[in-house]
Amino acid sequence: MNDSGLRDRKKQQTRAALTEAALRLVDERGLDAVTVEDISAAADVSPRTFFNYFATKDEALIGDHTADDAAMRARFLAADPSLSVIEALLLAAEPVVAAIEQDREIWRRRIRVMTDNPQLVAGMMTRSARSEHDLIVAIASRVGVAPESGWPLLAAFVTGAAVRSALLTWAKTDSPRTFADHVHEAFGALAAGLPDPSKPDPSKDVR
Amino acid sequence: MNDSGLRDRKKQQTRAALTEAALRLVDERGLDAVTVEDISAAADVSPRTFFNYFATKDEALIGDHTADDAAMRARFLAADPSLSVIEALLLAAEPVVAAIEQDREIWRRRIRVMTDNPQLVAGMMTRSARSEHDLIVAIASRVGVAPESGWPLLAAFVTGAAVRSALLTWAKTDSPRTFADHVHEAFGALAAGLPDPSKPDPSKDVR
DNA sequence: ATAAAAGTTTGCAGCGACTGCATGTTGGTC
DNA sequence: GACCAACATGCAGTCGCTGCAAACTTTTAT
Repeated sequence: MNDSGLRDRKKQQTRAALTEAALRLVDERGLDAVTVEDISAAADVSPRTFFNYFATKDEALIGDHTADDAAMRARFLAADPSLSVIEALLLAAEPVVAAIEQDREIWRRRIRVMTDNPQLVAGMMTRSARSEHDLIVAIASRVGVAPESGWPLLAAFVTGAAVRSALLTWAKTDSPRTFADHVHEAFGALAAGLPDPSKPDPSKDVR
Repeated sequence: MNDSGLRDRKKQQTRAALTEAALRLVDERGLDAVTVEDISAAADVSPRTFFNYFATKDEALIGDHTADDAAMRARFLAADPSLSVIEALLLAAEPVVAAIEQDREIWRRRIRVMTDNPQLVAGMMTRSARSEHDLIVAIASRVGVAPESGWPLLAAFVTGAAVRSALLTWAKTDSPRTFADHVHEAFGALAAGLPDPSKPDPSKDVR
């Protein structure tokens, strides 16, 4: 897929230029005040070309994470059977978390843009709807219940919510705490049954 | 607001006719194969009028639940301080759950439409983004932590995920179990730390 | 080196969602 | 019955997005 010929390098550059222009312009002016034409002009391609790279305007801002989803599901399925489902999901998510951690500044901007324009959050979830279904099937088979029984759906939704919550909190803070740290804290709180934080409990980590 | 004069009754009728037509047509043909013009024609109003009632095509399918959100937040704030946050959230959600339970057939169709067209699920969450923020502030003040600390966000996301999960599971099953039952089960699993369901544990209810 | 093949960019025409504005209708009020 | 406010409608226009075909560029085969 990445044969790094001239042709392929140009495509990567164009894609990156479009994403960068889209994020910058929307961050500056707001989603509605930026047209696809604006973004294309800033990246020096025709508006029609924009849609050769992204199916929607939103996609240029959000990115495509289906590959991450598939890899995560594979790791989940390969996880040690002695782990609980939550532990296995946390383990499976770790490389994705690490990858995001590397791009902190991009993600900070992306998340600023997303919180300013909530429909983007929604768009991101829509795009991962198919992968989510596959994950639910995987969870169901791991614990040996029917996919429609409700439990796999609950587990997928809830852990997804925990990751999103950690992502938002991490992206907005100025503290040097890592994203992985936030994710572990969230999963720890989940595994502990989401106790009220009134009395701080040092043993909050799932591992 | 509901003065039930002739004028107001007509408005309610038009709104109901548009919603019904939208759900039915989209259920039959799929979201992309139904235009606003189709829906308007089926409800016997002009396309322009459609947009006097709904800001987007999606909204006609999803409905407006901001009033529910506000009422739920009010009940949460009024809940007995001895309850944990999850218990208080469950309590606050109960009337909404009961209301949905009354409209089972509409909700089954709505959810069928939503699962066939995932962008609608996303749209529903987008529309409640503002209320969600208010809820986070309420949660933060109840447990006495800063709204940005992460915990209130986690609690709001996770309980939202539990409700959505229960809603989907209930809408798709043919068993006579009530929606409230599904919600209680989901909250019970949450409070128990989402244990693997391998070994059934009879004490799963939060109450 | 050159021509054919394959992949990419672009313009164009067109649909459908959605909005602002101006105008016509209808229900409520005195 | 006359007046006002609310509501419905038509119209013109913007923008997101798509299919199609022509022009162009890189790769491949000769």
